[in-house]
Amino acid sequence: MGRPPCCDKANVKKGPWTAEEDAKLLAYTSTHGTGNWTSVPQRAGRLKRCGKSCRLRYTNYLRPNLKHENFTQEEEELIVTLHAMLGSRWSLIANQLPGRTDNDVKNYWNTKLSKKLRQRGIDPITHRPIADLMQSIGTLAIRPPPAAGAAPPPCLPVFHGAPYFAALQHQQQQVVTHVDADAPASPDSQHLQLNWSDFLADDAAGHGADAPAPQAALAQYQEGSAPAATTVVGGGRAFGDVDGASGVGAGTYDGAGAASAFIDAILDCDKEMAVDQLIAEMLADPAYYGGGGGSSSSELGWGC
DNA sequence: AAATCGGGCAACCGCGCGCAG
DNA sequence: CCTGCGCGCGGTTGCCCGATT
Repeated sequence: MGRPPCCDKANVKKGPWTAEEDAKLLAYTSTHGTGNWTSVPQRAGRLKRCGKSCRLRYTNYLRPNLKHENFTQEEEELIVTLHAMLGSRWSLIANQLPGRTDNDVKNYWNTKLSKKLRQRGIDPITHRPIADLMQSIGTLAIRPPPAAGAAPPPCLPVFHGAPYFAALQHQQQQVVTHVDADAPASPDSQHLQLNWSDFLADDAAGHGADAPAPQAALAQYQEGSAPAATTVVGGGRAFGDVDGASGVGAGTYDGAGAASAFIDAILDCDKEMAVDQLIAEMLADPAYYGGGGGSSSSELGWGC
């Protein structure tokens, strides 16, 4: 029943690839192309690697036309913008960056960009100003705010002058609107109101009682150690952790339902249309992204 | 000069989906 | 129709190397 196993898992090598292994894999793929990774290890000179490992090595390192130099300012800005719109859908983001792999983008985000955003007072998960976020948490939490004499939250950069959040909300809304408008009509489409605010409101109403106290959340932020799935109450997972199942704390976050419902709705539409094309259109359209003239990111508080 | 720490990155792990058998 | 693998993806881990003490 079913297919034979892809490889003898007890007899495969793990760890870093050697130059010899790279050469074998590269020689094979250059003459035979990719596809049927299961048979690649045997055909490519008896590589003692799992086909899955071969595919990973090829796509992330050996594939032609890969860029190995540092990310440019333009690429950084594009990643931030796309992450705000798509969340951690690294493969989709990487598709918009020629020569970059999803692993590249993911690593760069985790090691550089998320820290950069946090330093600038922007929550890397929601792309909202952290100060604004703290206010939302205080509103959503069932416990009362700190007493008058209590220590105030730390002073964080405020982006009152920069329409960062407003622009972001606009972008998110445009993604939703585009997807909704372009997708074929379905029986569900009439009650499918893809507005994040609605999900947030629903989330707050339905799950606010389960929310941690704002002080605790703030402490987690200050430590920078908050698990993604439990970091932010309500809108905290606006565009992160898509399916909830992959989150480390999926079981601890009751509000995941609203976020997942929102994301799932987008994912359903993704299947029915060319998302790459949509993203390209949006990025090229000044109405969404400032026309790529380089000023948009500054306006969003990124390049300042 | 040696030990420790922290950042960056390559690779692995585990999951969901689609499909072959 | 059912089982289980291939593939693609996102999350996580562990190693390497430079910076700091």
